[in-house]
Parts: sequence; structure tokens; C-alpha cells
Amino acid sequence: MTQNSTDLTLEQIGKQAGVSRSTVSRVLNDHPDVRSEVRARVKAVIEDTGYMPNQAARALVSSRTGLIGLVMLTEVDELFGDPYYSALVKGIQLGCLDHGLIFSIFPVHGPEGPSDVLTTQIAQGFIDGVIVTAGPRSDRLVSRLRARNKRLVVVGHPVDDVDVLRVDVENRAGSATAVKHLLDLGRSRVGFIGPSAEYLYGTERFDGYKDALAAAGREVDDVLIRFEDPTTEGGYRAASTILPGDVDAIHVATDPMAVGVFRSLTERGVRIPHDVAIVGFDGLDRGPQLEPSLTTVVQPVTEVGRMAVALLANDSPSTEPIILPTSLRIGGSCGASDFLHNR
Amino acid sequence: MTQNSTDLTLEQIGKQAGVSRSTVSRVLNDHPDVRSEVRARVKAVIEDTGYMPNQAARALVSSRTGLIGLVMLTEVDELFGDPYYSALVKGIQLGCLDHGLIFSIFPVHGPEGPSDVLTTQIAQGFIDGVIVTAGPRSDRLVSRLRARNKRLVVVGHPVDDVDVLRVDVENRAGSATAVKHLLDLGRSRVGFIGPSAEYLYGTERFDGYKDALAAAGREVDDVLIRFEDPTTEGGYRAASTILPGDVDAIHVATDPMAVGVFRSLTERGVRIPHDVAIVGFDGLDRGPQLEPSLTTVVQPVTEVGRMAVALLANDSPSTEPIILPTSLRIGGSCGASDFLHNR
DNA sequence: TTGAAAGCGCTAACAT
DNA sequence: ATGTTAGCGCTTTCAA
Repeated sequence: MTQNSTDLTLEQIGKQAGVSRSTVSRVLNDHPDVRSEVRARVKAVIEDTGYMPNQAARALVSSRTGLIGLVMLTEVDELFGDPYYSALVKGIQLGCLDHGLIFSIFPVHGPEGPSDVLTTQIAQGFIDGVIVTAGPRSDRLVSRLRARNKRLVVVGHPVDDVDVLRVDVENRAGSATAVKHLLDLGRSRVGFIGPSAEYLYGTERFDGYKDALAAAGREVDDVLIRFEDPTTEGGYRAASTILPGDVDAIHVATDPMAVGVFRSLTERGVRIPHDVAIVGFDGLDRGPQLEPSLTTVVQPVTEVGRMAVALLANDSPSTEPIILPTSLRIGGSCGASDFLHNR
Repeated sequence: MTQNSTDLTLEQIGKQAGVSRSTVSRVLNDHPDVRSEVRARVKAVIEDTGYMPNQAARALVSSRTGLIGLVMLTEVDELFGDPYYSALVKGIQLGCLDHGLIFSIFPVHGPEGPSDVLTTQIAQGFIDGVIVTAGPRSDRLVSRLRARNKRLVVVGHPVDDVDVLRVDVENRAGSATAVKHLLDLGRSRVGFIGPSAEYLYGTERFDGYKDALAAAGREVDDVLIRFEDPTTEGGYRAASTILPGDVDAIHVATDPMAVGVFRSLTERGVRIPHDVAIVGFDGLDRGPQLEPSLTTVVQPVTEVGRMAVALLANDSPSTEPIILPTSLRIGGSCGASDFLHNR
């Protein structure tokens, strides 16, 4: 691949502007110590010639490329169907715009295999930092990247390593709010359906569920609690094993699961929200459309992505995790409007 | 961002192996002129130390980064919902794996705006080549990138510039096959619904439609032809203005449009395929599920992506466009099974 | 077959 | 405020 034949160097720009290469460099990097007259002259030449500095040379001397990697534990086409990643990548893109960075996506099927590309390329000082998304097996990945001494941000996943930067949402408080909302609406038998224990965010949400019950002085009843895959099918399976007569509300810890719960309940003639009220968790833009509309805990995924980039971009030594707040979006499935209506 | 504190250089590896920096470089780049004994010794040290060459330095001296850009004329989250891009990116990822490259996605909202990132970063010699996806406005983009003297591959879009590399599918032949199939099944009034003229692939598919009619000695009847947005809504609108009595088959030039056509026909009590047979175009993995299943022209989008990378990776001077063949996937909507049944 | 030396284009410390 | 100089880590002639 040939370079642009008209490729210019700092030296040549300097010659044209009648200054040294250093002065041009200073103009380029907005150093204050340049006379405005000279600055203008140099800028004119740069404009004229369409000169752009060579990034490789910059990277070599500054050991920064402006490139960040996005490591995801999925196949690339799997990733594309998922509203969560969609929102996250959108945020990362916005963050990159904010900070003048470029991101590359590294799908990793497992800790082995194509992840070699990752170690090969990422470790070679070509990528300034890495954003790692959550996943059951992300811990091993994180430690491998840590071993490479890479600047690292983990999103949507608690990590043991205190040195690792982290952005996440208030899973626990979010679920607590959801359950409190149901209790406040007068529901007394509130169940929980969520992902199995390997999904740490699910555990956090379950903790929030228990918090809200405890705060209201209610007992936790295992009969009303199910763990399954965080998918529509998982939600369906989970709901199918709960007796409709046992519950009058369920907090479903992911919206895809809530879709399955809706289906199961509807099939069995259970009315939502009249018989069983539902509050989900996710609230993604491209998430499910249900009838009645789903009341759900909205997690700001796009903001998470944006913050992750900001964390990577700022060399700040702080490793405090950034935990973003969730909010409750009221729809028809929790019965809030009926509640107002009936009283 | 600090570099790995244990960062090694060629020089240091050389010292440890008792050779010069040049020899290590030769080993690294598989030069033949190294004694196998020395080669082994050097390799051992590299293995031991976990040394990896600095990519920025390599890029500076070789003017190659191994990075390619994927320029898309969409918002990044729009892109994520789309099965076409999903398949394309999958192919590009496979291609990158083949050739040891990394790709970055550059969403471009329009020829202005964030595309500055594009000119800024891409033009700066940081990216070896660019894959540009089709779009109504991609021509301007292509010429801008051409002006930057970038190695360029355009996918899914005819281009005027003969110097631009191109990968596409046989749109015209694909649609001709679809229409011939319908005619062979005994349909006599075959309509066409496709995207409006700014989508060049649509025009090609329409040409294929006309080819098949001409080959069968049939007339083109404007009453049976509609152009609309290549979306479900567009397909719905288009079908709604065709009188069911006028047609006994329709070739719908994109699968999303076919979904709209199904809906419109079904609403009006038209039976598929009994009254009107349908053949679509796209056949993407994550495409629509219909009942009866859609007979459609399958375009190998993943292969397109993979080929695009191959074209970028090979410095071959050939600029011949690569046009991949399509295939017809028989489902229930064309009536092929009924046909066999009834005769 | 190997080493020495030059230089890719840039930044930054140092000198003026 | 500006120029000079010394590298960054690598590849690649050119000598030996």
C-alpha cells in the first residue's frame, strides 16, 4: 500500500513557512509559545498543502496511538443483534468523538482461539487501552490483559482486581426500586426471575430484590424465585414453573426474560398487570415492545460506554469504579395506572 | 498511558541472544539468511521474554499499520440492528483473521460532521485501507477518500471510478433467476417491487427482472411495477397500490420489503402463494421469518466482506471488480411445492 | 551469514 | 519565541 505521493513532512511545511520543524510541531500541538503571526503563517501553509502529520511517527515518539480496543466475548454477528451492545457501542463511539479516539472491535470467542490476535496486536503497543465487556468468562481475559500491563476498563461486571477501572450501573439499587414500586402499589407476593449466578449483575439485582423486601419487613419466599438463562426462553421456562396463584407481581431482572414471562403468563390466561404485575430491567432503546408496555428499570448503557472511554482517555490515577444510576420507567405492566384509577 | 514497564526492544533481545539488532529483526520477519542455529537461539529468547515488536515503529518505517477502516453511512446503533451489516462485518472480521489485520468501524452520518474524524485519522497514514459500504451518498465519500490516495474497496455499490476496487453480488442475474423461476412455475403476470432509483442495486435487480421477461418473450407492464423505500413500510405501501387481480406473482427486490408485501396481501385476503407467489432478495441469516417461508435470492454478504479484506490485503494491481454469484433459496412463498403437487 | 549505520517523521529537552 | 539536537524502535541498505 503506497503512501500518498504528496505526503509532506514537518520539515517541508517548515521550509515553506520559513520556520523550523519544531515551530510547526508547536503550532500543530497548540503550544502557547508561538507568535500569533507565525502561527497564522504556518497554519496557512498547513491548510494550503492539506498536510496531515504521520500518526505512526507520533505514536512512536509519544507511545500513544489514539486507538482503543473493545473486547467482547461474543461472535461479531451475535453482537450485532443485541440491543445492549448496540447501545454500548454507540456510547463508546460518542466517547471516542469526545476524545478524538478510534475504536476497534475485537470479538473473542473464548480465552483461546482468535484471542491471539488480541494478545498479538493489542499487546504490541498499538492500542492504548481496552474496554472489556462483561461475561461469564471475562475474568481470565481481564487478568491476561492486566498481565500485558494494558490500561483497562471493565464494563458491566464487578472485578476483584482493585487496579482495574470499572464502569457499571446501580444494579442492586435499581432492582430494589423496582420491587419497592411493586410493594407500594399494594402487591404482596412479589417474585423474582433473574439470570443464574454466573451472571454477576443478576446476583446484584437479586440482592436489590431482597433489600426491598427486607426494607418492607417481608420474608423472602423461595417458591417465588427462579434463576435461568437471561434470555426470552429462560424467562419463559422460569415463569412456567411458578404457580400463578402464588404471585401477584414479579420483578424480572432482564427485559428479554420479561418477554418470556409475558408469553408464559399470557398462554396460561394470567392477565398483566391485573393478576400479576411485571417490572423488568434494562430499558434499552431497541429492546422489546410488549403489550401492555413494560415497566422497567432503565440502565444508561450508552452513558456507560461513553464513560468507559472517558476513563481510558484521562490518565487520572483514580481507580474508583464509576457506578451510574438507573431509573424506573413506568409502563402498563406494573399496574401503576390501574392503581391510581381504582383508588 | 504507560507502556509495559518490561517493554523490550530489538536491541535488548539481540544482546541477550548474543547477536545484533538486525539479526533479531531478520528472525522476526522470517528472512532466509539466518543460520538455523542462531535463529533458534533468538527465537528462544523472544519466547522467554515475551517480547513483541513495537507496532508504531514498524508502521513508521514500513508505512503499513495493519489497520483497515470500515466506513458506513449510518449511525452506529442503526447499523447494529441491520442483518446486512451484521453479515458484512462478520465477513470482514473473518477476512481480518485471514490476513492478520484489525478493522475499525467509522460510522459517518453524512459527508460532513463526524466524517472529519475520518479525514483526520484515516488520511493520516494510520489506516492502510478503507472498505466503504454502499449508500445513496457514498459517491462523494469515495471521491474524498480517493483524493486522499487511500487504498479503497467499495462493497455493494457500482462506482464510476475505474481505479476503485469493488466487491459486489450478481444483482441482475439474481433477480433474473428469481423471475425466471416464477415464470417456469407457470405464473404469467409477474410484478416487481423494488427500491427507488437512488439505490443502484435496486436498478440492477430491476434490470434482471426485465431480462427474464424479455427472455421469456413477455412484455414489461408498468401496472405491475412499483418503487419505494427498501424497507418493510416501503414494501407495504408498494403492494397496497397493486390490484391483487392484476398479478399472480411478484419479485420483491429486498426481503424487508417482502415482509411489507406479505402484510399488505394478507390483510386483503390474498393467499400466498396460491393467489400471488413471492420471491424476495437478500436471504440473510438474521433476516425475516415469514409464513409461508420466503423464497428468496441469497446474496453471499459474508463472503463479500471477506473478499473485500482480501482485496485490500493483496497489493495486486488488478482493479477488476469481484462479483459474487447469488443463489435461489426455495421456500413456500413461490409455490414451487404446490406446483409439483398439482401436476 | 552477520553487523554497522542510516533514517522513517515526529516530539521534547535544551540552547539561544 | 524559535531553532538545534537527540532520540522513539524498527527495517533496510551497505560492508565485511
